[in-house]
Amino acid sequence: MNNVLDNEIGTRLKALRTMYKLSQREVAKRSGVTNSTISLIEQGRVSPSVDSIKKISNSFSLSLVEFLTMNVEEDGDIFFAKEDLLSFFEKGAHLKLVGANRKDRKLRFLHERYEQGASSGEHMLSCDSEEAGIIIKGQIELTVGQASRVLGEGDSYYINNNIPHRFKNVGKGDAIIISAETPPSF
Amino acid sequence: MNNVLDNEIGTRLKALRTMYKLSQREVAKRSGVTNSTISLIEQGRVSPSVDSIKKISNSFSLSLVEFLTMNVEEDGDIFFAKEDLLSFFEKGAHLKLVGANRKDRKLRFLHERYEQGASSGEHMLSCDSEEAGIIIKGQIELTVGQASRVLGEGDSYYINNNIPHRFKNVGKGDAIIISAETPPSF
DNA sequence: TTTAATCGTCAATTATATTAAACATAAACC
DNA sequence: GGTTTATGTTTAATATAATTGACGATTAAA
Repeated sequence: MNNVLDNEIGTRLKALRTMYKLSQREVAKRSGVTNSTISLIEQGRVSPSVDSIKKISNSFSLSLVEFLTMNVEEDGDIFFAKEDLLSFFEKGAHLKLVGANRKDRKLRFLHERYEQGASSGEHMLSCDSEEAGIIIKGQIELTVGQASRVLGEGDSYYINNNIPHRFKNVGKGDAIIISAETPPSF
Repeated sequence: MNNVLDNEIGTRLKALRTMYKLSQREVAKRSGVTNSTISLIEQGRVSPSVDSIKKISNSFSLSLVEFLTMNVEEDGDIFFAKEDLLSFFEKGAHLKLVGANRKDRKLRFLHERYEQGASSGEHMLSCDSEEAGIIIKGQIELTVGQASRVLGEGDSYYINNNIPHRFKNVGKGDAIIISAETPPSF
């Protein structure tokens, strides 16, 4: 039996499991051990056999070593319901950020909705990140440096963010864009 | 119980143990499990608990992950009796190489004995390795490029091997140096 | 050749991990 | 309220790992 203190494995397992929002029984079913085993391991009340952690690791598509070494810190949620996205609003632009509670993100992923006639402020970013996006609905005029173009549904863009640029909804009704930027500017 | 095939852990343990030329009982004593356990694990007839492999790993000053990931291929011996070192001889210089049967070495570690008046050939190495050494006995004149100096017992050196250099025994009787070079030039 | 020491293995016992089934709690639904 | 469903936990039974003690084989010393 393990010392309940310094319960490396149980802690890792619980973190990994909750990260995936799985119940003990679900992990048990997938890995081929019982829910009791999962419970006892997480509580640090047993020192599992190599067989058991292997099975459990593999059920997460991880090797044993990967299971033992992977970064298991709280990384924010994985799935987000539409209404749960963190929202901003400024001057007719509604922005929703995917994975808001994730720290050390490598990606800023946005759902952007522009009211009719609305436009983003002129973005002039010092860091040179890269950003891509696609228009889901409406007509967006994207101005990058001196270049300008109106993009419709299905059109997309890929720009370096060190060039000043702005978005403007030039169509009727709302316009919607999905965009990503790395590294994130916020 | 493990499948006797793909017995990762038992294989690793046996390789590691024999690499250190330890008996099962010796490993048992150091790690705090019994020799029977060692035997059964090596044979792949049990799937050890995490506690057990941890204890065993630690007895080799390895973490569990290190134990699971370390390169365990036959790497040559670890300990060498004085008379077992591979010896070279050229022009009054007796060289003994530590770990001669190790492959993919990162280090060339030498015991060098120079007869009175003997000197190494002028070393001019194309690759830029680094070499350090210490004089154990006698008087060695070390010439590096234009610089030259006589080193006595306890003196040492650290040079870049892309500069031509030579050793000469300028004292009475033998002179002994212990030196190391990385990456090894032979 | 003995004797003793050391090696890896094995059988029987003990300790422990794992299971199966119940338990307690909380949320959703009628 | 009662019922259902899902959660994590616990308990008693079972399976398995670990220990104890002995065995034959090997080696070295006497």
